[in-house]
Amino acid sequence: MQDGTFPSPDYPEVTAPRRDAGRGDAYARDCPTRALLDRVGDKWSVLILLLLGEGAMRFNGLKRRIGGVSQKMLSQTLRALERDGLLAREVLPTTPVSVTYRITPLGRELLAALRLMIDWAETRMGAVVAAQAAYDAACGRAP
Amino acid sequence: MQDGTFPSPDYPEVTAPRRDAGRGDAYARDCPTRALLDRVGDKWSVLILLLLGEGAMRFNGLKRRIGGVSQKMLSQTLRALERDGLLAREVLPTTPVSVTYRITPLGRELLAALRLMIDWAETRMGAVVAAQAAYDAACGRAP
DNA sequence: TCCTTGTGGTTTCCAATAGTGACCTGGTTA
DNA sequence: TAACCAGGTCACTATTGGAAACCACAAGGA
Repeated sequence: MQDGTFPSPDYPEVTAPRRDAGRGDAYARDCPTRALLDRVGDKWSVLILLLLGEGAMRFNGLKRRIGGVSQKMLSQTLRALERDGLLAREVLPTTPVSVTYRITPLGRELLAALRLMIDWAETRMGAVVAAQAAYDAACGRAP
Repeated sequence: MQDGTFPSPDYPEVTAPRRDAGRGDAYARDCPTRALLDRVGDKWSVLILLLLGEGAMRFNGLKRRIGGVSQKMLSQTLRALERDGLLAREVLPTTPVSVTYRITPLGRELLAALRLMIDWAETRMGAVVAAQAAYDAACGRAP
């Protein structure tokens, strides 16, 4: 990595093991928020969690419901979410084989925490789009 | 939308323009949650919003506080957030030039919505890491 | 006058990864 | 024979992100 490329080291660099500040709004690499966003900030994870929040589903059912996901990304994301303990994979030894995915209590917790963000997105993304348009009109192209 | 299981494959494809189901948990490409995650799900946006939630800061101040961010990513992310109307850039014609970044009311709204997710991450990422370890121990390598 | 430091970035180059489509297995049902 | 299920593999492209160079300006020192 980059070792000591900071000219003024008299600052409390947040890369240090840990600051003592209470529950510490950690802005550094060891921040759990960073870890969560690395897992969940991809294109499909939240969508899958949201869908499984409604009820258990099978692989091709998910594939049909989610527009534009490839098999590779779906199976990859499902495996990652299963590894994280956010959803459970149940293999039923039926006729060929039935695989059911259902959300776990931990996943449901996360989904509840995400719901506020999702609600904000659904009500306020219009304001964001308006801000983008205003920005583009002001300094984006017009003088 | 609480019909539980989906046995029949004759389900409405969500890639279609729009479903009429109320506020519609949209799983498709036009979902505002997708748009929000595309903006905010990157490595630095949430961290910057979180930091600016404490108070206005300057470019190099942010750079020092956030461990491991490059100038390119910082300026790029700041510009994107400014374009989204989530933070404001103020240029003060002082000695060389002072640029201050501060969060906007819209950004503060989003930050409040994200806080629940951040809190979840800080309290429950341990459970996720434990689940990962259990998964790796079970089927990851051991037979 | 030149040299260095510092601020607030932009740009170029490059490696790593995320993501896609197409095609493959292998079994079952009709 | 064809289609469905549950994926896996390959080849390819697009995006992300880092390092470092560059730019314009100003202050301070020799």
